[in-house]
Amino acid sequence: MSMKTLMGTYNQSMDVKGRMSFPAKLREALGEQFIITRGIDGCLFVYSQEDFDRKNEQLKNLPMKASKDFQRFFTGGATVAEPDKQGRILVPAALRTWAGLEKDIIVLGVNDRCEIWSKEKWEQWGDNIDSDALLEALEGVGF
Amino acid sequence: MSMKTLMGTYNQSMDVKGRMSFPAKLREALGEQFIITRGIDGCLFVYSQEDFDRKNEQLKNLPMKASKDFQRFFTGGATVAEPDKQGRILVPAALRTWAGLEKDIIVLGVNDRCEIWSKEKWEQWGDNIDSDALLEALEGVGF
DNA sequence: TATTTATGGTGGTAAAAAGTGCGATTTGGT
DNA sequence: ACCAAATCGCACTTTTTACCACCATAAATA
Repeated sequence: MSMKTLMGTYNQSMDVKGRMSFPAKLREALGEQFIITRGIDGCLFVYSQEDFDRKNEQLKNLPMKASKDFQRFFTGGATVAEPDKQGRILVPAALRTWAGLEKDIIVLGVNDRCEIWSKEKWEQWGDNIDSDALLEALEGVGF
Repeated sequence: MSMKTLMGTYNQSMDVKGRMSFPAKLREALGEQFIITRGIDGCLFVYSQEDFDRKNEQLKNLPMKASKDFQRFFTGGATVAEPDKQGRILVPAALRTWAGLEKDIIVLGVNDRCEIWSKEKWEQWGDNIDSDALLEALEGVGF
């Protein structure tokens, strides 16, 4: 049913053709192929085929008014990624541009998805996050 | 259900490949494998697999808007640590950098978790702490 | 129309870097 | 001094990086 928890932070780099080697540990958990699409805060989201289908199923059943924009964003931006023999995936030009991906890339495992960030944006995110806010979030889950 | 109380302070050292031997007493209490992730005040937290799963399960079921930042921090920083035959664990580069771990390392047992500190940060923390302030923080939470 | 020329994508190889395993030596506590 | 734990150095494997040659398509040019 559910999958092994995706986790961890990985530094990767993208070649001039827009390919990057996707972290081996995450590849292992995601399977032969997976889905890349636009994510929140300017990163890309990566789902296993099954989880992507599940998300879409949920969206499909929401009222059009509430969900149309997000569906365009999320489902409309999606592509299938298939690692080659060396574990590399091609990130389509459109997504690369959208997420501002250049050379230095950060990949995160975040529960049921991965996130692909340009290193620059990721570090910016790190700067903007403050630990008090995080601690507050902790309170809510009985940390 | 619950686990033996983790406690104590240990001095360890990290080799050039980012491995450190994890204190035997703590290993014993945590089990075959455990989870390391980002913690508060610039140290790393170490949880048993079970405790981590429990926290993560809670996070997974929160709305994305509320939980995304914390999940990036907590789950995105996490890695499975599996002591080798000599009781060493590998701390991934990203976490090493984040926590400023170099050669001299301090490991603490703190109730249901351990903490991994760079010796430098740990000593700094010790300098800045005074016992009156500690008591004040506890006022109002019934200690 | 036929021929270039970019551009995006595919495949492979070699070398660097990261991670793993093992054995020997040192340290520290009892 | 003894024993377990921790440290260190070395060899090995896997993963990642940096190149480079090649293919297909589409736009650009003659």
